[in-house]
Amino acid sequence: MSLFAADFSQSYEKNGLSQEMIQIFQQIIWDYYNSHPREFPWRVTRNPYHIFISEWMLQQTQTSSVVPKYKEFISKLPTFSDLANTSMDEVVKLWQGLGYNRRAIWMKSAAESIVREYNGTLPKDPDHLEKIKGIGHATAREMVTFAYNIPTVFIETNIRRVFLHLFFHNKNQVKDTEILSLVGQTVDITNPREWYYALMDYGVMLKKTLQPDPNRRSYHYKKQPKFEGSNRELRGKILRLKITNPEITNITISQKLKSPLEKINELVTKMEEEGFFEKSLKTTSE
DNA sequence: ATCCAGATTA
DNA sequence: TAATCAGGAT
Repeated sequence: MSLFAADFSQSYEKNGLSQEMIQIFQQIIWDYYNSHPREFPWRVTRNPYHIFISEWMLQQTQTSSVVPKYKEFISKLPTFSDLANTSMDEVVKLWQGLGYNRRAIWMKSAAESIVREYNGTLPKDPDHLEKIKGIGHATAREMVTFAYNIPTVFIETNIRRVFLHLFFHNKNQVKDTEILSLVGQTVDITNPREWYYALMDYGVMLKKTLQPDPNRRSYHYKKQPKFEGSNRELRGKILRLKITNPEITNITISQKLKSPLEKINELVTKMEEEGFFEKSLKTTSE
Protein backbone atom coordinates (compact mmCIF):
# COMPACT_ATOMS: atom_id res chain seq x y z
CA MET A 1 0.00 0.00 0.00
CA SER A 2 2.61 2.52 1.05
CA LEU A 3 4.79 1.00 -1.67
CA PHE A 4 2.68 2.95 -4.12
CA ALA A 5 3.08 6.14 -2.06
CA ALA A 6 6.85 5.73 -2.12
CA ASP A 7 6.86 5.25 -5.90
CA PHE A 8 4.46 8.09 -6.45
CA SER A 9 6.56 10.44 -4.33
CA GLN A 10 9.73 9.43 -6.10
CA SER A 11 8.16 10.11 -9.46
CA TYR A 12 7.14 13.56 -8.27
CA GLU A 13 10.57 14.31 -6.90
CA LYS A 14 12.21 13.21 -10.13
CA ASN A 15 9.91 14.55 -12.83
CA GLY A 16 7.72 17.11 -11.11
CA LEU A 17 3.95 17.18 -11.38
CA SER A 18 2.63 15.88 -14.70
CA GLN A 19 -0.94 15.96 -15.91
CA GLU A 20 -0.97 12.21 -15.62
CA MET A 21 0.00 12.36 -11.95
CA ILE A 22 -2.75 14.89 -11.29
CA GLN A 23 -5.30 12.57 -12.86
CA ILE A 24 -4.11 9.54 -10.92
CA PHE A 25 -4.11 11.51 -7.69
CA GLN A 26 -7.62 12.85 -8.25
CA GLN A 27 -8.83 9.36 -9.11
CA ILE A 28 -7.48 7.95 -5.85
CA ILE A 29 -9.17 10.64 -3.78
CA TRP A 30 -12.52 10.47 -5.60
CA ASP A 31 -12.56 6.67 -5.58
CA TYR A 32 -12.13 6.56 -1.84
CA TYR A 33 -14.67 9.29 -1.22
CA ASN A 34 -17.31 7.73 -3.45
CA SER A 35 -17.34 4.62 -1.31
CA HIS A 36 -16.48 6.11 2.12
CA PRO A 37 -17.93 9.62 2.43
CA ARG A 38 -18.28 10.99 5.97
CA GLU A 39 -21.61 12.65 6.61
CA PHE A 40 -22.03 15.82 8.64
CA PRO A 41 -24.89 18.28 9.06
CA TRP A 42 -22.71 21.11 7.76
CA ARG A 43 -22.13 19.16 4.57
CA VAL A 44 -25.81 19.03 3.79
CA THR A 45 -26.66 22.69 4.25
CA ARG A 46 -25.77 25.50 1.90
CA ASN A 47 -26.69 28.23 4.34
CA PRO A 48 -23.57 30.43 4.56
CA TYR A 49 -24.32 31.29 8.18
CA HIS A 50 -24.39 27.60 9.09
CA ILE A 51 -21.06 27.09 7.33
CA PHE A 52 -19.71 30.13 9.16
CA ILE A 53 -20.65 28.65 12.55
CA SER A 54 -19.29 25.21 11.72
CA GLU A 55 -15.92 26.55 10.62
CA TRP A 56 -15.42 28.46 13.84
CA MET A 57 -16.27 25.38 15.86
CA LEU A 58 -14.11 23.05 13.79
CA GLN A 59 -10.89 24.95 14.47
CA GLN A 60 -8.79 22.54 16.52
CA THR A 61 -11.88 20.61 17.59
CA GLN A 62 -12.90 17.10 16.60
CA THR A 63 -15.87 16.75 14.28
CA SER A 64 -17.70 14.45 16.70
CA SER A 65 -17.54 17.10 19.41
CA VAL A 66 -18.84 19.77 17.09
CA VAL A 67 -21.95 18.00 15.80
CA PRO A 68 -24.24 18.48 18.85
CA LYS A 69 -22.94 21.97 19.60
CA TYR A 70 -23.44 23.00 15.99
CA LYS A 71 -27.03 21.79 15.96
CA GLU A 72 -27.87 23.50 19.22
CA PHE A 73 -26.22 26.74 18.20
CA ILE A 74 -27.88 27.25 14.81
CA SER A 75 -31.18 26.23 16.35
CA LYS A 76 -31.02 28.87 19.09
CA LEU A 77 -29.30 31.56 17.01
CA PRO A 78 -30.39 30.95 13.40
CA THR A 79 -29.00 34.07 11.68
CA PHE A 80 -26.07 36.48 11.70
CA SER A 81 -28.37 39.07 13.26
CA ASP A 82 -29.42 36.75 16.08
CA LEU A 83 -25.79 36.09 16.92
CA ALA A 84 -24.87 39.76 16.66
CA ASN A 85 -27.72 40.79 18.95
CA THR A 86 -27.13 38.16 21.65
CA SER A 87 -25.05 39.04 24.69
CA MET A 88 -21.49 37.80 24.90
CA ASP A 89 -22.26 35.91 28.11
CA GLU A 90 -25.02 34.00 26.41
CA VAL A 91 -22.83 33.15 23.42
CA VAL A 92 -20.06 31.88 25.67
CA LYS A 93 -22.57 29.73 27.52
CA LEU A 94 -23.71 28.14 24.27
CA TRP A 95 -20.05 27.55 23.44
CA GLN A 96 -19.19 25.84 26.70
CA GLY A 97 -17.68 22.40 26.21
CA LEU A 98 -15.90 23.25 22.98
CA GLY A 99 -12.84 24.90 24.51
CA TYR A 100 -10.60 27.59 23.03
CA ASN A 101 -13.27 29.94 24.21
CA ARG A 102 -11.91 33.05 22.59
CA ARG A 103 -13.26 31.65 19.33
CA ALA A 104 -16.75 32.32 20.66
CA ILE A 105 -15.83 35.89 21.46
CA TRP A 106 -14.28 36.54 18.06
CA MET A 107 -17.11 34.70 16.32
CA LYS A 108 -19.75 36.97 17.82
CA SER A 109 -17.79 40.08 16.97
CA ALA A 110 -17.32 38.71 13.44
CA ALA A 111 -21.08 38.34 13.12
CA GLU A 112 -21.49 41.95 14.21
CA SER A 113 -19.15 43.21 11.52
CA ILE A 114 -20.77 41.03 8.85
CA VAL A 115 -24.16 42.52 9.74
CA ARG A 116 -22.73 46.02 9.86
CA GLU A 117 -20.31 46.04 6.94
CA TYR A 118 -21.62 43.33 4.63
CA ASN A 119 -25.35 43.74 5.08
CA GLY A 120 -25.59 40.39 6.86
CA THR A 121 -24.16 38.42 3.94
CA LEU A 122 -21.06 36.25 4.24
CA PRO A 123 -18.41 37.76 1.91
CA LYS A 124 -17.34 35.68 -1.08
CA ASP A 125 -13.83 37.10 -1.07
CA PRO A 126 -11.44 35.21 1.23
CA ASP A 127 -9.23 38.27 1.58
CA HIS A 128 -12.15 40.17 3.08
CA LEU A 129 -12.91 37.37 5.53
CA GLU A 130 -9.29 37.04 6.54
CA LYS A 131 -9.27 40.60 7.81
CA ILE A 132 -11.70 39.56 10.55
CA LYS A 133 -10.02 38.65 13.83
CA GLY A 134 -9.99 34.92 14.43
CA ILE A 135 -10.39 34.05 10.75
CA GLY A 136 -7.06 33.04 9.24
CA HIS A 137 -5.96 31.80 5.84
CA ALA A 138 -7.56 28.37 6.09
CA THR A 139 -10.87 29.30 7.71
CA ALA A 140 -11.48 32.16 5.27
CA ARG A 141 -11.12 29.86 2.29
CA GLU A 142 -13.04 26.98 3.80
CA MET A 143 -15.98 29.29 4.39
CA VAL A 144 -15.96 30.52 0.80
CA THR A 145 -15.50 27.11 -0.77
CA PHE A 146 -18.04 25.29 1.39
CA ALA A 147 -20.66 28.03 1.39
CA TYR A 148 -20.47 29.00 -2.29
CA ASN A 149 -18.62 26.13 -3.97
CA ILE A 150 -15.98 28.58 -5.15
CA PRO A 151 -12.50 27.05 -5.68
CA THR A 152 -9.85 28.30 -3.24
CA VAL A 153 -6.52 26.91 -2.05
CA PHE A 154 -6.04 26.04 1.59
CA ILE A 155 -4.46 23.49 3.90
CA GLU A 156 -5.48 21.98 7.22
CA THR A 157 -4.34 18.98 9.20
CA ASN A 158 -6.07 16.27 7.11
CA ILE A 159 -5.08 17.76 3.77
CA ARG A 160 -1.50 18.16 4.94
CA ARG A 161 -1.39 14.45 5.79
CA VAL A 162 -2.60 13.40 2.34
CA PHE A 163 0.15 15.31 0.53
CA LEU A 164 2.88 14.32 2.98
CA HIS A 165 1.97 10.69 2.38
CA LEU A 166 1.54 10.68 -1.39
CA PHE A 167 3.94 13.38 -2.57
CA PHE A 168 6.57 13.60 0.18
CA HIS A 169 6.71 10.03 1.32
CA ASN A 170 10.34 10.04 2.40
CA LYS A 171 11.00 13.69 2.98
CA ASN A 172 11.25 15.50 6.31
CA GLN A 173 10.63 19.10 7.34
CA VAL A 174 8.19 19.74 4.50
CA LYS A 175 6.86 23.29 4.50
CA ASP A 176 3.22 24.23 3.99
CA THR A 177 4.07 26.60 1.15
CA GLU A 178 5.36 23.63 -0.80
CA ILE A 179 2.19 21.66 -0.07
CA LEU A 180 -0.08 24.60 -0.86
CA SER A 181 1.41 24.79 -4.33
CA LEU A 182 0.38 21.18 -4.94
CA VAL A 183 -3.05 21.72 -3.43
CA GLY A 184 -3.58 24.52 -5.92
CA GLN A 185 -2.39 22.48 -8.88
CA THR A 186 -4.51 19.45 -8.07
CA VAL A 187 -7.79 20.98 -6.89
CA ASP A 188 -10.75 19.74 -8.90
CA ILE A 189 -12.44 22.98 -9.92
CA THR A 190 -15.48 21.17 -11.31
CA ASN A 191 -16.70 20.68 -7.74
CA PRO A 192 -14.34 22.21 -5.19
CA ARG A 193 -16.73 21.74 -2.28
CA GLU A 194 -16.93 17.96 -2.69
CA TRP A 195 -13.28 17.78 -3.68
CA TYR A 196 -12.19 19.17 -0.35
CA TYR A 197 -14.62 16.90 1.51
CA ALA A 198 -12.97 14.01 -0.28
CA LEU A 199 -9.47 15.23 0.41
CA MET A 200 -10.15 15.60 4.13
CA ASP A 201 -11.88 12.23 4.38
CA TYR A 202 -8.91 10.56 2.76
CA GLY A 203 -6.65 12.31 5.27
CA VAL A 204 -8.74 11.02 8.17
CA MET A 205 -8.50 7.50 6.76
CA LEU A 206 -4.71 7.83 6.55
CA LYS A 207 -4.53 8.91 10.17
CA LYS A 208 -6.38 5.79 11.24
CA THR A 209 -4.22 3.64 8.99
CA LEU A 210 -0.69 5.01 9.27
CA GLN A 211 1.72 4.83 12.16
CA PRO A 212 3.44 7.20 12.79
CA ASP A 213 1.31 10.08 11.59
CA PRO A 214 2.91 11.59 8.45
CA ASN A 215 2.15 15.05 9.84
CA ARG A 216 5.16 14.66 12.11
CA ARG A 217 7.28 15.18 9.03
CA SER A 218 5.79 18.64 8.57
CA TYR A 219 8.11 21.57 9.17
CA HIS A 220 5.33 23.08 11.25
CA TYR A 221 4.74 20.06 13.50
CA LYS A 222 4.86 20.80 17.19
CA LYS A 223 3.72 19.06 20.32
CA GLN A 224 1.10 20.77 22.40
CA PRO A 225 1.91 21.85 25.97
CA LYS A 226 0.10 20.08 28.76
CA PHE A 227 -3.41 21.20 29.59
CA GLU A 228 -3.21 19.90 33.15
CA GLY A 229 -2.07 22.62 35.52
CA SER A 230 -2.10 25.26 32.81
CA ASN A 231 -3.74 28.66 32.89
CA ARG A 232 -6.21 27.35 30.35
CA GLU A 233 -7.42 24.72 32.79
CA LEU A 234 -7.79 27.35 35.48
CA ARG A 235 -9.70 29.72 33.23
CA GLY A 236 -12.02 26.90 32.34
CA LYS A 237 -12.77 26.26 35.99
CA ILE A 238 -13.47 29.93 36.55
CA LEU A 239 -15.77 30.00 33.55
CA ARG A 240 -17.81 27.15 34.98
CA LEU A 241 -17.79 28.96 38.29
CA LYS A 242 -19.15 32.11 36.71
CA ILE A 243 -21.80 30.27 34.75
CA THR A 244 -23.07 28.21 37.65
CA ASN A 245 -22.82 30.96 40.26
CA PRO A 246 -23.61 34.38 38.81
CA GLU A 247 -23.27 35.96 42.25
CA ILE A 248 -19.55 35.26 42.29
CA THR A 249 -19.03 37.24 39.14
CA ASN A 250 -16.97 39.84 40.91
CA ILE A 251 -13.98 37.83 39.81
CA THR A 252 -13.06 39.40 36.52
CA ILE A 253 -10.34 37.80 34.52
CA SER A 254 -8.07 39.88 32.43
CA GLN A 255 -6.35 38.27 29.49
CA LYS A 256 -2.96 39.05 30.98
CA LEU A 257 -3.04 38.09 34.60
CA LYS A 258 0.14 37.29 36.44
CA SER A 259 -0.04 37.92 40.13
CA PRO A 260 -3.85 37.76 40.39
CA LEU A 261 -3.50 34.30 38.93
CA GLU A 262 -2.11 32.91 42.15
CA LYS A 263 -4.94 34.37 44.16
CA ILE A 264 -7.49 32.87 41.85
CA ASN A 265 -5.62 29.60 41.98
CA GLU A 266 -5.84 29.57 45.77
CA LEU A 267 -9.52 30.36 45.58
CA VAL A 268 -10.24 27.63 43.07
CA THR A 269 -8.23 25.09 45.05
CA LYS A 270 -10.15 25.96 48.18
CA MET A 271 -13.46 25.60 46.41
CA GLU A 272 -12.37 22.29 44.94
CA GLU A 273 -11.59 21.03 48.42
CA GLU A 274 -15.07 22.02 49.49
CA GLY A 275 -16.50 20.12 46.56
CA PHE A 276 -17.91 23.23 44.98
CA PHE A 277 -17.39 22.24 41.37
CA GLU A 278 -18.90 18.79 41.76
CA LYS A 279 -22.07 20.29 43.20
CA SER A 280 -22.40 23.10 40.69
CA LEU A 281 -21.65 20.85 37.76
CA LYS A 282 -24.41 18.48 38.73
CA THR A 283 -26.94 21.23 39.00
CA THR A 284 -26.15 22.65 35.57
CA SER A 285 -25.84 19.46 33.57
CA GLU A 286 -29.52 18.75 33.98
C1' DA B 1 0.13 11.58 26.07
C1' DT B 2 -1.22 13.52 21.83
C1' DC B 3 -4.17 15.51 18.66
C1' DC B 4 -8.28 17.95 17.00
C1' DA B 5 -11.43 20.47 9.68
C1' DG B 6 -6.15 27.01 13.59
C1' DA B 7 -5.11 31.73 14.87
C1' DT B 8 -3.04 35.42 17.40
C1' DT B 9 0.52 37.61 19.88
C1' DA B 10 5.21 38.60 21.47
C1' DT C 1 10.18 31.53 15.36
C1' DA C 2 7.79 30.02 20.01
C1' DA C 3 4.05 30.27 23.40
C1' DT C 4 -0.62 30.51 24.30
C1' DC C 5 -5.52 29.80 23.80
C1' DA C 6 -12.36 30.42 29.58
C1' DG C 7 -11.51 21.55 26.58
C1' DG C 8 -12.40 17.21 25.32
C1' DA C 9 -11.80 12.79 22.54
C1' DT C 10 -8.95 8.99 21.62
